[in-house]
Amino acid sequence: MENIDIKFIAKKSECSIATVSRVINRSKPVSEELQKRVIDTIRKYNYNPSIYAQNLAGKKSRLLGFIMTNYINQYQLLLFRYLNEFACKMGYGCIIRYCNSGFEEKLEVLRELEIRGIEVCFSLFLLSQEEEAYIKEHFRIKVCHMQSPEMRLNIIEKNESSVYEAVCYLAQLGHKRIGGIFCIDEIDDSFLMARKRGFLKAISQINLDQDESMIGQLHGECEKDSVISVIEKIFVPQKPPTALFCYSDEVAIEVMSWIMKQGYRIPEDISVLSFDGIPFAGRVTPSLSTISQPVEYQAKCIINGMLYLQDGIERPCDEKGNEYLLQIRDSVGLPSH
Amino acid sequence: MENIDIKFIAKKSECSIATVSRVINRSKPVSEELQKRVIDTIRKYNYNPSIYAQNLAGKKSRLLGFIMTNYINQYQLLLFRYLNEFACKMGYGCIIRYCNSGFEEKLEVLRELEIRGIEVCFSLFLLSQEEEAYIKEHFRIKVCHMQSPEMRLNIIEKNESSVYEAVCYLAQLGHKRIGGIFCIDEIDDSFLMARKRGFLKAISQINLDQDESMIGQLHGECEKDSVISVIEKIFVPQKPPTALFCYSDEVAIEVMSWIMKQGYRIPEDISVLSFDGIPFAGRVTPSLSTISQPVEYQAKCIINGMLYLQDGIERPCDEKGNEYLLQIRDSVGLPSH
DNA sequence: TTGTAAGCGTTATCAC
DNA sequence: GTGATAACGCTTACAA
Repeated sequence: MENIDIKFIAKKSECSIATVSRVINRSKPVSEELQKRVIDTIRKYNYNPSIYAQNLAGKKSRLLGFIMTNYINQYQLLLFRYLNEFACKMGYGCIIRYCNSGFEEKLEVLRELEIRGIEVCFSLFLLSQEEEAYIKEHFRIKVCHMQSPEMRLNIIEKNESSVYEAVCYLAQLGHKRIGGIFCIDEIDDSFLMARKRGFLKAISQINLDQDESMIGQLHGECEKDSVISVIEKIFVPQKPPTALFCYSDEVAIEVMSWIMKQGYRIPEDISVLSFDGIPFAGRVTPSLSTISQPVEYQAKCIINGMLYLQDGIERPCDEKGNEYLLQIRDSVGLPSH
Repeated sequence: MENIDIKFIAKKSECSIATVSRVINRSKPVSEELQKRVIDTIRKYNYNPSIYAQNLAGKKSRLLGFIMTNYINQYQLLLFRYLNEFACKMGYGCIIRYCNSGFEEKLEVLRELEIRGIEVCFSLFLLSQEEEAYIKEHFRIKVCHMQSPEMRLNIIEKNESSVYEAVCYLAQLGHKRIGGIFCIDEIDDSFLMARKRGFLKAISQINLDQDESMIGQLHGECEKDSVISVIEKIFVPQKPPTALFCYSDEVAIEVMSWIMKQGYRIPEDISVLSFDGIPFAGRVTPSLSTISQPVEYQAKCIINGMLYLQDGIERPCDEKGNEYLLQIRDSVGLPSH
């Protein structure tokens, strides 16, 4: 069987390959009649231009890169699922690489993506200004992340305010001793920091117990052991908190497990509230209250942002979708005293 | 700055581009001295051959396709993570599409993958013989799945025997009334069926209560509502089972939630055992006992199988890694009566 | 062992 | 509006 390429289509349509190319790309006007003829043959023979040839001839790659953290996190997995979905919708394919937090390793991954002909890549790791500058200097590939301005996610502000409001909500229920578990990364102003800021702001504003020992800090990886050692410090038997905010659902589930093993009841003895809104949060016992992120919306913004980096065309998202919802479930109740 | 392509490297190495190509691909012997010279210049200028040009010139695509089910399932997510990792290691990129179970939709996805120049694709959906035949007839792209012989996963047999053994274990603990929740797909002999077969075999062999009403069946999607309606039928208050096997961790977690809401205690009133070994199983309360699948091993086999389909080279996996481990945790205990 | 040159399937720049 | 044709960066006969 003959190969169905642009030459074949041209022959069948009785025109030149240049014309076929023009029809495909709408790059130059073609008479209506001829255009119809070409489209019909393309349909008839189910022709698809070779993306490799297109690329060689100077077109962009239609491939987006993604750097995911090696630590398997529900929220990320979900986010990527949507990212992939939107990318497909826009006619793009996604190439993922998993990677540890070291900068060297990220550079290695970037190099691999660049080899694949990828022009724009999204990193789930935030990047410091120096890192971004280094990449800009040494790579052709453009890198962006959650906090890149092109994404228009307002993520820092949204994180801070939603946590602030959630803690206020707990206070309204009557909680006075509210603990918090946070995660710190090396970036100066990250959305993870913002969660803590929102928490602290609420604590200090509403005149709650400001007990330093009720605030725990994780660093990067959230191994079971480190989670437990943090939570142990918060739960001093003399005066445990009556409510606990946790920066992520995943960690919160771990924490709830520990709390219940110690014999405390949730929410009778202690309420737990966390952040992310992963599907599992609603399935564990007791079901976990959480601030759910607009994952789908975020994915859309990210893809639009990446495409902007790719072709310079702005595709604004409706800001209305960017809502962080406080979902109160069984893990939150009134304080018992 | 000059473009660093094969011509550039050839010039700097003082040889022809053919030689450079031969060094890159080890396709024909090149004298040691010249080879070294070429490799050095490649290193020096950090040259990477354009995969697009390579492809156009007849090489395979170095891209693998993956069809994932639209239903977000932990095990799948984990599996894909490893698939991606191994694919990368072998120098391949992965393109994923999510898809519903309809055949038409799968065909659509296959077409998209084919357009991207992908030659081999793995489907998380099983395919009936007719479907496979249809695809073979109408597509260039090769499709495989969990039960394809190239994968050498023995998955049906392994599923059956591991469930059989797990149920035997429950019986040894003294459980006489063991319920089961299964999932049925349209494929005649699927590994999901095998789980049920293993269960039934154990039940009938060890002379346990053979109460039909203690066996529930899900169909395809595992929405919360359908899970609950199945579990409700199993738990008739008169004589509930003392142990329950569930075909997947994800559903088991949902089921445990329901059971505890009804006021039963796990494992005192009822033991729960399931299948998959997702990370969350160990994190919920009570921690879920499960038959953990060798995900990493499976991913390796799958990639090797796909590469075999791609280039005909066999890359056998050590069969030893193919172990299904019964992990007993807090959700399983002795029957109380 | 090495070099020359003909493809691979497009796009884009010219002419007409 | 349309058709030649060079160019994209590589692989691979074929020739030397």
